[in-house]
Amino acid sequence: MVRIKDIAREANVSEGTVDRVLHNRGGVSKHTEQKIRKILERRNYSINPVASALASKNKYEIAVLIPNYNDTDAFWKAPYLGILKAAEEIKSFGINLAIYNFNQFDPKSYLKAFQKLIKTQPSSVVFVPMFLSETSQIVSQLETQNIPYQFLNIDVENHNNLTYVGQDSLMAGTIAGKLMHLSATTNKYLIILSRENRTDNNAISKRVKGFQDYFFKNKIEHATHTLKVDGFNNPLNLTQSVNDVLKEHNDISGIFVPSSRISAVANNLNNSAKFTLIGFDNTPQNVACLQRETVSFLISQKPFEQGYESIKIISDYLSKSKKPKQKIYLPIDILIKENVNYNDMSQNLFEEDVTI
Amino acid sequence: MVRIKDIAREANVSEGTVDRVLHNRGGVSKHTEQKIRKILERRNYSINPVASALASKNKYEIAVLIPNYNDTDAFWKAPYLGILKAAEEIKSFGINLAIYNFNQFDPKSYLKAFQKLIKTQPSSVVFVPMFLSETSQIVSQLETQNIPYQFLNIDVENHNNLTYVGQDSLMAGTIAGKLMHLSATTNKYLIILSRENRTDNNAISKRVKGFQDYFFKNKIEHATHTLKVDGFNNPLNLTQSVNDVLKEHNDISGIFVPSSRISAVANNLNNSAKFTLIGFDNTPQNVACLQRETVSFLISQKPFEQGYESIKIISDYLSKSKKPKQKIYLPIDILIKENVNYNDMSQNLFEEDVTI
DNA sequence: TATATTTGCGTGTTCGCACACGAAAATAAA
DNA sequence: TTTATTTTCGTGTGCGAACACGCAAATATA
Repeated sequence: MVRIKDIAREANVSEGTVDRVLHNRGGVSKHTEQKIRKILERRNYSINPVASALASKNKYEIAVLIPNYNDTDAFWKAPYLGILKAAEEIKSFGINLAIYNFNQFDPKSYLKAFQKLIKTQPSSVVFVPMFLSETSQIVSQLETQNIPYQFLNIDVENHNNLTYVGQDSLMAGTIAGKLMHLSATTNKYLIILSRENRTDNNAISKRVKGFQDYFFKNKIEHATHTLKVDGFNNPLNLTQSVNDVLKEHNDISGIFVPSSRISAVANNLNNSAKFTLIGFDNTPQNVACLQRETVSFLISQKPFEQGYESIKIISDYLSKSKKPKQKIYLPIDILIKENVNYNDMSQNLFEEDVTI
Repeated sequence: MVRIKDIAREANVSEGTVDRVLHNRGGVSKHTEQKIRKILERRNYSINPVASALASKNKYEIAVLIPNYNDTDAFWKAPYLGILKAAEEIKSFGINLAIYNFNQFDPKSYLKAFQKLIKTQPSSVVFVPMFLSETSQIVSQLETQNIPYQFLNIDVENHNNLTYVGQDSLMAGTIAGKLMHLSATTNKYLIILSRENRTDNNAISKRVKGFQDYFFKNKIEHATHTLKVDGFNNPLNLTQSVNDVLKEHNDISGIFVPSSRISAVANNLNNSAKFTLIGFDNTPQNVACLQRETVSFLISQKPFEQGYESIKIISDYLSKSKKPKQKIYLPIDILIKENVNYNDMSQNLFEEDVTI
């Protein structure tokens, strides 16, 4: 590998001069700069990132704002783990990471966590823009302070975010529609929403729109009934309302839950074998349903990779000035009983830390 | 971050002594070793990989043996790109990589490329064990020379390979069966094999077995007709034999091609709309068929990631002594028209190298 | 022409770790 | 007790790049 020293020798200048050219520090005559640039090109020099990282005095702080998770609603654990993995990898490159949590149902906690975050004056912020108006507030604070920011998992249009890392929710919904059409025995479907996240989390509404789109665009007759429940954490309530609807509309053969909580429906259905259930995300509960075949398909959005990639991207942006694409759409995974066990790459590839 | 220097100071020893403990170099009294180990533990020390890589004199050579690719049979391009990406990442960690190619239909070229490879005495070999008996020869050479080796994409049992990185072909076939059953209108299917890769590449036969398994295990009646063609590169021949069979067995509604060449079938079918076609791998040609809906499903095996992960794994093994799992099964992707464009992460996440 | 200022560039130190060399201390052999 | 040997450990150098310091040459000002 070519080193600065080699370039310097060939150009008959000192290492310092080459360094000045490499970093556009100025203070080099046009003549020598040209000479050095030519040699850099010809020898195909690139900075050794390892040595560069060690020597660099630049330190960056990335702040992450993400909903917390618990046992009943485990979705946010996977992105969290991906973030941690990336943090580990970039730590020795002088990039540190701080994670701030909020309650995904409480806009106040979202703002509060952000206020705590912004006090640390991070170099960049990666966050899940869960609530619309609060997000506007946050964004304007970030922009006045000139802090680059990135949206994770949820996309909000008309902001100057560096990137969005997540799924194309519209298309994910369309795929749910296609699978439903393929699998269900009638063309009458039930869509179950929670009042809680209906207004703000527009990934959910995009999924529903995509679902309907599939039928419209392919000119397939269908009918949907939409049920709004008070939340998925009250089994009695849920059981009652869902089964009531199903009794009333007894030609419904498919149930679509455009959030990550389909397991709550599957586990409280009177006669689940009669229905095709399609939902989102490979949470442990959902995967269990897939395996016992009460759910037919899960659409998954590579949550682990979302976390991991978002951090790697912002890290490359900060330390190597690599400009990412504006939208980074991750794969739309179709999960069934047979492939779900192979899908999660967040598990270690290595044996328990054995030193050989 | 805690440094060796910090540990040394706390233990009242020199940095050299801490270093000896960290690398089990010996020459440290039991007493001081214990003392140092305790402090390392308590301070949660871990080696700074960046500084370590820079200082280390250890250089490793990884040799890769992989089929070449061309425009009509592009499957091996994706693993190749994954390998290149990984090579780039580990280069500055003192790990170099050499790629050797062979013709996937010519065992002689396989052996010949290996003989050239082994002369360079690499630290480790990653290869695609395409032919059975030749693979045995290769393996015994590697084992007598004590060179750790890894299988990529194709798994061969009863060898002491460090890992296999690829797909669970049996399960992938089962999934093809399930999708076929879901999608095709009758339970009569055609399976098309090529004589060329029939004997040696056992991924293909495992896929076929998995396909049949789905119906047996779920007690679903079905019948398959198997057609062996002379290769997929002769369109006239292929068209003739396939359409002949379909005319003769006019209740066939699904065609399963357990190799990466389903596009050759799809593009030469008289009445493709009548059939559900299921094949493997997201080659450009196959993806085109998916998009024009002549193929219904592709099972994909994350070829890019196979290449990438295999190199990262062997790199961690060599430079950090991390022992990988014996089988690393990558996700079994179900691709349809709607999600195929989102599936390939080998494309850059960044804009054309813009320096901002 | 003499002095001040700017431009262009070389030198030296530092980052955290790996590893070689050799000195002091401990132990064994004489 | 003296000498030889082994054990234990400290010191110093280098990996490649980043960056501060400051000297010399070139140019500007008096």
